[in-house]
Amino acid sequence: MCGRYVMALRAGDLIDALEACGIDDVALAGPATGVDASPAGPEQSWRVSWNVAPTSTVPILVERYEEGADEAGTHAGRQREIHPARWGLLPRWAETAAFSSKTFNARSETVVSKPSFRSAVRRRRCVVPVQGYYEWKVSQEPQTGKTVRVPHLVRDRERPLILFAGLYEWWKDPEREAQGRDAWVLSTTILTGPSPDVGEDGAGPAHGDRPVLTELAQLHDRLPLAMSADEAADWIAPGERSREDTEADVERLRLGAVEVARGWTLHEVDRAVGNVRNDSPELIRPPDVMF
DNA sequence: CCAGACGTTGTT
DNA sequence: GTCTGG
DNA sequence: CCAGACGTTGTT
DNA sequence: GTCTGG
Repeated sequence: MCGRYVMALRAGDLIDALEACGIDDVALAGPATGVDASPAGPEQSWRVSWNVAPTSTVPILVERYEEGADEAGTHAGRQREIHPARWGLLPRWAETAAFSSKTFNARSETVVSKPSFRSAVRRRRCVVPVQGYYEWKVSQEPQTGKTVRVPHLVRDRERPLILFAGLYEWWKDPEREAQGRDAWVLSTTILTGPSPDVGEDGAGPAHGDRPVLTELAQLHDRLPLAMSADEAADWIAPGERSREDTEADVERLRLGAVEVARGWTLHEVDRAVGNVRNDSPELIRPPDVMF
């Protein structure tokens, strides 16, 4: 799954990194119109961070068509934009922003039917770009039987970013509305799936898998769903999909995510990452003392 | 019918 | 908004 | 996701 | 044990 990650790039560098990953034509959010990308709150942006936690503001990549553009065939009116969004999806009917602490991940197996996600998954898909994500490996101390959680960083071996499959939603904050402020909040979530099946003891490649899939499976039983640039372009293409098409899209996503994960690498990091108040480049390095 | 939840992960 | 539980 | 709090009254 | 804050 994914409940903590790294996004220490400012807008300009993020756009460059996306381009290096094969995602072109990205702009910062401009004045927006229309149902699916309405009032872009210009006030808030994301904070550079090596320790991004749920409910904080993160950059997401969305795509929409300019008003009046030809939606069939041509890319003329296509707008790919980076918007700041609250991490944790807020359905239209959420009563408070606190709801988002429960929806920072969406299970791909049920996302099409769950009330919180089913609307967004059919027509509000996005990319959540990360430089790497943290996962706490749970194990038992053989002596005491105590449970220990050791944080690891997962990143791509070749590319500067991992492109997570996400959803977004606009939510009108009653509190802000009462204060007469801009009340629209953009929110987002990251899809998850089962970790790759690499066999019982995880010792060897069960069916030709490279070791990293085995490592990932041992790290955790869930995997955040990542995409290649091509898959990402398809995923965020605007327009409403039928429920059946959506099911197929998500299934395809789950299969592709395992292939993308073959390109990852992971290593242990310092326990300091557990406390969200710690935020520095040191967090992504292996621990100082490793024996 | 109304009331209440709407989520994920991990742990037991 | 819409489904589930009672 | 993990870490840390988990409470009230009254005073400054 | 469970919720809140970050």
